[in-house]
Amino acid sequence: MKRPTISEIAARAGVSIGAVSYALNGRPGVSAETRRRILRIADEIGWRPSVAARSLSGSRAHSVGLVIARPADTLGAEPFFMRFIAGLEGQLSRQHIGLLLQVVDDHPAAIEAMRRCWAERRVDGMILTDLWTEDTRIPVVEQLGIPAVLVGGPRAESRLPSVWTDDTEAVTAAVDYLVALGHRRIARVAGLPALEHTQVRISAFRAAVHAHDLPEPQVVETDYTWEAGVRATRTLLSRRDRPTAVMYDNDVMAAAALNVAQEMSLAVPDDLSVVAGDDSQLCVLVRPALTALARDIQAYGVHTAQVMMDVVDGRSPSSQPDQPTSLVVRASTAGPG
Amino acid sequence: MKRPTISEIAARAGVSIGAVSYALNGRPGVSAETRRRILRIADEIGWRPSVAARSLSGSRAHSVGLVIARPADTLGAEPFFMRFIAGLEGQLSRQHIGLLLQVVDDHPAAIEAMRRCWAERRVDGMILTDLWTEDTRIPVVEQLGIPAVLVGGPRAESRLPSVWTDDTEAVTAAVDYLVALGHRRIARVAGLPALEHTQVRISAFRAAVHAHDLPEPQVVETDYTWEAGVRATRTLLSRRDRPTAVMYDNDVMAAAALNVAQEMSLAVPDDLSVVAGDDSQLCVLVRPALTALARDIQAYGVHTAQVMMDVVDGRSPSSQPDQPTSLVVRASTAGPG
DNA sequence: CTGAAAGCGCTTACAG
DNA sequence: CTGAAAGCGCTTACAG
Repeated sequence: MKRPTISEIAARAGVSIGAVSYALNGRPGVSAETRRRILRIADEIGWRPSVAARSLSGSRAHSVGLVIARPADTLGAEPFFMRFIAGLEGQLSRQHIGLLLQVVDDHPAAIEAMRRCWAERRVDGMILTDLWTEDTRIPVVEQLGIPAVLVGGPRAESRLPSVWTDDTEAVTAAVDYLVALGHRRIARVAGLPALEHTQVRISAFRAAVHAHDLPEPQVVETDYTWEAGVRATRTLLSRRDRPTAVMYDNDVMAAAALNVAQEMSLAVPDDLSVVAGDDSQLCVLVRPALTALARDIQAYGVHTAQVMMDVVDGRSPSSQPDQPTSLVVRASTAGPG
Repeated sequence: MKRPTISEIAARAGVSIGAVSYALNGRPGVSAETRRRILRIADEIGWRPSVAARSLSGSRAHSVGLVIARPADTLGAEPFFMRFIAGLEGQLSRQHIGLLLQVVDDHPAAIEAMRRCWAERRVDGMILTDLWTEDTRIPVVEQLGIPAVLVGGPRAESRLPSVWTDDTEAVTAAVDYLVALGHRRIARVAGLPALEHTQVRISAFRAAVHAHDLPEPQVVETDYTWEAGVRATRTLLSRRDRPTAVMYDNDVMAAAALNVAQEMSLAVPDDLSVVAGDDSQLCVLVRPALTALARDIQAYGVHTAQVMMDVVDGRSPSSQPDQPTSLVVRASTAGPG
């Protein structure tokens, strides 16, 4: 199947290829009549400009990159990425920007992937997710001059624009809600300590607890897995002054908590209130259904795409918060027995 | 940040750009000494060939496309895609092939996306997933001459190579297992009727049941959602001759069945055995843990990437089965009370 | 308003 | 073994 080129249109329309280019790009220099004719022919033969040719002359790749740095086996359990990608890609494709996706194991591999991708001119910019408190990718991106958007942040050490969720507000609201129910011993099962948002949420959690004049709370750091959730919950619930409410940094660990509570003959929510850090199908599918912090992840992807396009187009967008997170109250929370 | 080009290498090495190209591509025409020098310089300045330039002269895009046609909100719940993509992309990147990902709502949109992508020469081939019994994408891909791999299949009406899972074998093994436990009334809660594999699995299920001289089984078609699982299970369990075992086409519906059984005061597995059609974290996280059909989805992605590369390189691979599915027995199945 | 031409960064026959 | 040149399909100043 021969894919048509601009010369074929030029030949059919009886004009130069320059004229065709002007017509197709909506630039002045062709009469309205000629332009119409050219557009009609292009449409008829199903012509689309070769991105390679456009990239070469226009020095724009018309694609952006997303390098996900996670062990592949943990990716499936995490509904975040597919939703985020759905929003991101949907918005990018509206501007005819492609999304080049890469999946690697860790940050060194991510750096290598970005470096290569950029050197090959495959992308006009990169999107960085899962930011670490100390993130080796950021200085590399800055040094290479790669236009980029940080998903999470903003960060003191970098001027890269970011799109972030206000975790402080979300965690504070959740603590306030639990305190209003009457809880005084609230613990937190946090996510990966290396992740920036884990630390932000822990700080917010501690601050919120202190603001209510409650004693220093227990905080356990984990790797988000079911097993970690089980272990952390067992530890917390075995203490003499066991918490009456626990906030988990994701949905899987909160679900694990339900099983542990059952094992230990603690009723949820009467003996133990459980709050999940992500809302997902899992939250409504376990019993009792989990109270959770919910946000529109697809919209987060759309928002990120918009900022990415602003960056690529040189509009130097500022860092901006995404929509606020809301607390969805279900059956796993109540006042302490 | 100026990205270096081949001319810079040529200048530094004091040779023509042609010589540089030959050296870098491992073709004859340069002395070993010169080649080494050129390679060293390229490496030092971090040079990588511009894909745009390579595409334009070599008529290869060095990328393949995956257009996922699903409503975005159902994507997150489905661990399949991220795992499949992780395997697919990992293997492609080993050959320096990019993965262009698109997410659309339905087949007309998928066709439009593929048509555009191909006309713009963004990709050398496309990967088609979630095949329908009547799939409008396939004739379009064939007519446009797009190199493609079908994930699922193979199909009588198309000569496109496919990589598929032997669902017949998997479903038959599961039925045999349930029959061996002593079940005689086995029902099936199937997935989306439009999907080819739904029909393949239903046929295999009926055939396996008949092979054991059991009465015609109940089969309910669904859309894979929790709600559909609840409804189907209620319907099946309300019958006078209710089944003692039900096979579900995914994990979410099987989990839903556990809740319905509890509502109806039926014990799992004593009164009802439940088999999940996909293995996932969810299966081990509900109580009782679900017996499930399991396969290595990441490996499926790797396999698909290999076939895709064979297609792109003109090696005309044949359709080939992926690894067999295995039955992972957990706590949700037992002999009928 | 239109055409001819250079150039983007490569690859690849074709002379030497 | 090496160099000069054409060409891939576009965009974009630059003349007319």
